[in-house]
Amino acid sequence: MPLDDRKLEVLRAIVEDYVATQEPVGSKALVERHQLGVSPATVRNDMAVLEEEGYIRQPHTSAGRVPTDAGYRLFVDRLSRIKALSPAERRAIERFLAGAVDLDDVVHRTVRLLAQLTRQVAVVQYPSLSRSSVRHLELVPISTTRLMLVMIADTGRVEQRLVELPGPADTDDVLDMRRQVNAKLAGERLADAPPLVQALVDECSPEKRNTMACLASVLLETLVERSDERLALAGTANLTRGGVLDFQGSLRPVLEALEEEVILLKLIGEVEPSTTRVRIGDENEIDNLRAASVVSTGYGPGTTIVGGLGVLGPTRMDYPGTIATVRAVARYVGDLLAQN
Amino acid sequence: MPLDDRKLEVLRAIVEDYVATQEPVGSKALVERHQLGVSPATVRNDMAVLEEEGYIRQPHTSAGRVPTDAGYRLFVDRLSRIKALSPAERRAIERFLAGAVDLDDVVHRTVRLLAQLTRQVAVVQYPSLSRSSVRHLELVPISTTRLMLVMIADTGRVEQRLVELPGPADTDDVLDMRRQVNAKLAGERLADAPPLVQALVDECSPEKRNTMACLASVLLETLVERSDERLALAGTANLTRGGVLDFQGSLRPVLEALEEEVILLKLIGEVEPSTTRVRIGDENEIDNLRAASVVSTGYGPGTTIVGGLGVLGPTRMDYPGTIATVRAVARYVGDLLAQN
DNA sequence: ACTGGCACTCGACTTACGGGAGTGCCAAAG
DNA sequence: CTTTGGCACTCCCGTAAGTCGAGTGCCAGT
Repeated sequence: MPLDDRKLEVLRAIVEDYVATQEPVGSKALVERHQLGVSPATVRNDMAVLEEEGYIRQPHTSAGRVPTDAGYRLFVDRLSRIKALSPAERRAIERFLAGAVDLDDVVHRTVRLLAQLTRQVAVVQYPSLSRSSVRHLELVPISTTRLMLVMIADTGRVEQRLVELPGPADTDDVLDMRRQVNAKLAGERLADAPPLVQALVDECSPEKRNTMACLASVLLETLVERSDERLALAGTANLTRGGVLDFQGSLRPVLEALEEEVILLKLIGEVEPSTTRVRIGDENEIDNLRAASVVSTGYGPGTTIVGGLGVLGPTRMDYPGTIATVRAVARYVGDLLAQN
Repeated sequence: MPLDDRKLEVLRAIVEDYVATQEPVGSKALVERHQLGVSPATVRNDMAVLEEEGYIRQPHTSAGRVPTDAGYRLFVDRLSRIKALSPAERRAIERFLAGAVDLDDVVHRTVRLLAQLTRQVAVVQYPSLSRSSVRHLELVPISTTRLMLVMIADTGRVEQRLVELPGPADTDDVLDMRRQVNAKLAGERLADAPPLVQALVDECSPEKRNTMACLASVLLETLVERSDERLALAGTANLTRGGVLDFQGSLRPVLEALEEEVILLKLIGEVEPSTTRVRIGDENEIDNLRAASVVSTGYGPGTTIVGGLGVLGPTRMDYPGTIATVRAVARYVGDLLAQN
């Protein structure tokens, strides 16, 4: 049976009321709080249909209705009116992000801001190296057989690694390598780096090839393997809002999932351009997050995307508000990055 | 009334049983599980005294006894026998830390290891800059009026900050400043840096003084103000072990406290040499942590201390085991740092 | 000083019982 | 065919009452 307009309106009302009150909503309460223009009995009939179609369910016989994951999905896709941010919120975002002094600071401020505005758990991925370019590579001698490799990306990200050399290298050797490495890699996108690094080794004079190979392997590790690893998290305390009701009584699995960087990156890292992605309950591949929803989007200077950010909360969340906030914050962060 | 040996023994038994079972312990159960050589009635008398002295209390009349914060304190100070780590644990620590490739990696591995071994929340402070020396300072031109300042400390820590110059500077200027800065600061302890930085500005030729002053102010900010800021956290999911019983029913305040870096630094950062510090319940100055205990210690290469680490859990925790683990991990991390 | 005995307390768990919100169904009206 | 009022039914929730048992405090006796 197709859903006519009124049934959709009923679903929207149920979602909005349930999100607001956290209590199963009944037919009588619905007609009182919304101008549906029909009687409770009619609403009950509609509800029966909605339930049959899998959009709502009853916790027990003779309780009100609660949206299912499918119900939230329909709501998000077709029923939610986008909320504009209040000027106060806009100002808060601007003010909060304005004082940032470096990338670390930007990320930390962003994640706190997101957590505060949405009152949920916020996650911000550092600008992904694979989407950045090399601005500069620096080699700092630590001892005769040890170098510190420092890479600065155009996004402001800085990565460092220790390099153990096979044999001693003097200052000139180091300067030489530094020049070569920069000549070859500066300005290049990291995704394109591996063949260039290989070329570096091949072009190197035989007596220094060993040393260069050593540096190259660390370079590859840094640039490729650990590339997307970093992220920031805030607002875990918000999980305890709404009592033990959300997350089916146990925060355990959620907290466990939040500890796994790999999982978080999967959640917010897979971003298509200019889309806000909403994963509701069961749609999450991670079993531990079957009772949670994730709203995520990409950010970056201009229209390019260098990383993802998002929030995680109970399936019973204010989707329109959250989506609006996540988008707005992402845009401000992108603007901020564009300035550098 | 002074506590004779048997009363102390009773207290120890109560603490051990309560920690193990999480249930108030009664006189009968006590004599059954421990070889006290006396009857339940006698134990009851002892318990009455212990309660009067404030070391134990009854959740309700006619329930068993539970240690108070003061009881745990006495237990930790005088009654706990230090547990030696099992060879398996030692091996686990060694294996887990062995693969670390840089400081970030060491810290992350350490904090996860601690959380896993103690099954509690672990916190590890990055080596404090104020206790480190400058190994090298690098200036990387980003644009004509922008520099990236990278500082490498002897502990392996790397900090970077963006410097906005008052006017354009060419490559030679930058190299020049870099030389001066390194000549003045390399090898110096960061705590001693401020006057040296000031001297740099004073000694500078007038036409470049403006630029140098700008760099100097960022240097001071980096070296001093934000000096001890970084730390890593793991194991928050462990807070949910033991049901809602620990932390008087609400994780909220604890999670909130864990979000505040300032608070965490206060907890594990104030370390006296070679002491393991235990703060039990009320002894914590942070109100949100009145239901928690913190075990912390310093770590560093050799006998010097460069940072703190520790764990946080319910007052009802296995103090001897936790203390042993925290100490052991701190020692291994220190050894690891000494190798670099 | 320790012990056995005993009355007492009080929380935890069960059972019983209305009250009430909400439903599903049906017959009548539009 | 849709909507509506009526009505019986279901089942959660809060309260009250009753039982059970672990644990205590006290006391008299060794």
